[in-house]
Amino acid sequence: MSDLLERLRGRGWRMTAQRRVVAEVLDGDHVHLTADEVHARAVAKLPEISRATVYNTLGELVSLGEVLEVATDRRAKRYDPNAHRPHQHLVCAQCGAIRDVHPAGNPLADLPDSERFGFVVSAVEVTYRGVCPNCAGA
Amino acid sequence: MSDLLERLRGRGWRMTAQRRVVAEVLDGDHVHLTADEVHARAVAKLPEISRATVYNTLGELVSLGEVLEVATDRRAKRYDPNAHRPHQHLVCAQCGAIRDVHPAGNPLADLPDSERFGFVVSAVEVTYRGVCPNCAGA
DNA sequence: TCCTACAATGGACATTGTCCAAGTCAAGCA
DNA sequence: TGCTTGACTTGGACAATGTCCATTGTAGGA
Repeated sequence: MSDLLERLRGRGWRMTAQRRVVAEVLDGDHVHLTADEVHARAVAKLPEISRATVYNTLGELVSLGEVLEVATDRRAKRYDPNAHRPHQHLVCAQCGAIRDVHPAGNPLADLPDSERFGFVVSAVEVTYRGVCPNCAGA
Repeated sequence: MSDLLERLRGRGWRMTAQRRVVAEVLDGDHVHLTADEVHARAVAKLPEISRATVYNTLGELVSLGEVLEVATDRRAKRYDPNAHRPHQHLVCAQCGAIRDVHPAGNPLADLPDSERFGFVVSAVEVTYRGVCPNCAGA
């Protein structure tokens, strides 16, 4: 479970109670939390942790490549600890639920040179939108 | 040029000076403006137009399907008047420039049923990220 | 021309995120 | 173990973007 903490320690990350708590929150199986949700869960474990620290720590985890930022809607960014397997997202238009999905094919290959306008294209994000079974049934 | 205005009128949209100005701003060839940029350009033509009206009008145009909302970065949403031809976006990671692109293939078809988790999937957004020629040359 | 429903206004408020100066502490070292 | 130091945390102010609402204005039909 604490692979994440191990990796961070191995990289010389200075370990503090605050950072440990943030990493633990993300390391659970509750994925795709907003920064505020991360903060709320962190506060439950360490009441005096500040919002600024949560933002800082999330930013560092993103820089280290341990966590992905996901901006599927106009609301808050979400943080996805599943950074080590390429995947895309499937979002419910009604309740906002997010699932990781693994489509076939390579969307990068679908962009011909004639459509690149001289850009060096290095990444692609795909967001599928629809209605989840819960919302469709209601 | 005023196809957009014509269509809106044809749909029974109540035409006001404010709405006309917003539609005209979007109908130009300067695409992918933020709400604030739209407001700034609208103010240039009609100084007393309010921010709330610009937001309202943009929201209505989106609802009518005449304009697309594009959220390519964590900053403001952008509004894309090119709503009538399906396309995706190519974004420069450095300067934020956006180009419309038309990749081959249909990304929706790349998502097998086994990866749909019971969702009714209705749309897909693809954002290519890279570095534009200007930024790469600098 | 007059009415009336719909639209615009503008300012308060909400949400999300960033910044900074001051205080605190983890970790290396003697 | 007990210092030292520089990195980390704090909390609150601030910024950017967007929403809401009561009031005022007006487009378009009768």
